[in-house]
Amino acid sequence: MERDHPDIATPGKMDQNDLQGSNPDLNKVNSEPNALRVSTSPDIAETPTQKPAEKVASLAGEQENQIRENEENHSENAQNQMVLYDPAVAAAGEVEPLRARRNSFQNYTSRVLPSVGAFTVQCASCFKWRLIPTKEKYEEIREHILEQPFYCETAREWRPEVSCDDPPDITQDGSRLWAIDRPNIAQPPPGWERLLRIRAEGGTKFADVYYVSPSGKRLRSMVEVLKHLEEHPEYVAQGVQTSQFSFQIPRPLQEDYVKKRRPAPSRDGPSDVNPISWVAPDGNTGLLLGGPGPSAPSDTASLDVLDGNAPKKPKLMGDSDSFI
DNA sequence: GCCACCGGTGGC
DNA sequence: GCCACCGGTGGC
Repeated sequence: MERDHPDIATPGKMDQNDLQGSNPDLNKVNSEPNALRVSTSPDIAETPTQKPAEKVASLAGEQENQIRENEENHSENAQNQMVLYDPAVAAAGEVEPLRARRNSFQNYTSRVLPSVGAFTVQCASCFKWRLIPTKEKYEEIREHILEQPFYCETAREWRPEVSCDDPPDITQDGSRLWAIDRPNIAQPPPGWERLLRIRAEGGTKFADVYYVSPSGKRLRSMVEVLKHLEEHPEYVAQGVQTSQFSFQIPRPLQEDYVKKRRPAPSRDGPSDVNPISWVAPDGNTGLLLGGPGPSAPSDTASLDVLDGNAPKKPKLMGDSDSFI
């Protein structure tokens, strides 16, 4: 079972560190039209992060600009975005040894992958993030996000009094891994479940989408869906169509969450990368761990990404379901 | 033996 | 560069 069914989200604690200060993506967040965001946070951390007022301010400024732009563009460019985040599961505290760099043999100890912990959508008007109580509701909103932008008022369905005057339910503060989800993905057929599995950091791919049929069959590509439908005409008879499936995965806001593919070897030049450079073991150079500090330039607010330790091992709850 | 997860690549 | 697809396999 894996179901990831979020109940309400409870944001975990936050960690802190933004990756580097600048997170170019932050801006994108507000500026990408209709992007949906997802975030997960693997780690644990505990220190609350408080962000410097500066950052906050800048963020606000950006939002204002965005709003302005948005108004200018009218709704043409609705900007609602959705996010999923994983409250960290934090439970335990320990972090584990991470996966070592790829070449080392080391046993990888348990790796728990991050999973989506909750879902949020950005109000098209005030740009505050509102948590969506269930995955199903999130999928419903996402399906029509372009034509039906999300507003704080929309959340009154489950939060009767909420409005743009209320503080955001969650902010991008570096404590979680955020990713941009795709808009307008069809809801899965009744009885089917669409699963998003976030991969460990440093791999070649950010996530995988799987569909689980009513009978429990896990399908990982459109080719498999087609084949499965051919083998089970009853689904087709029930109205299941291929247009109800989408294997599009969200994009992590943290660049670098996914390892880039190595450039082709150019043979001519000395391309060099230093042959000997050292890399800190796991990259953990000091970056992470965070501390409190913010150091970063303020401009971009930090959005963040996951925390620093994350790279290593994300801890999560059991895999499956943990949405919290 | 199964399967969740990962790597890798062909095709765009 | 991105992404759909799928082979391989570690870990159970």
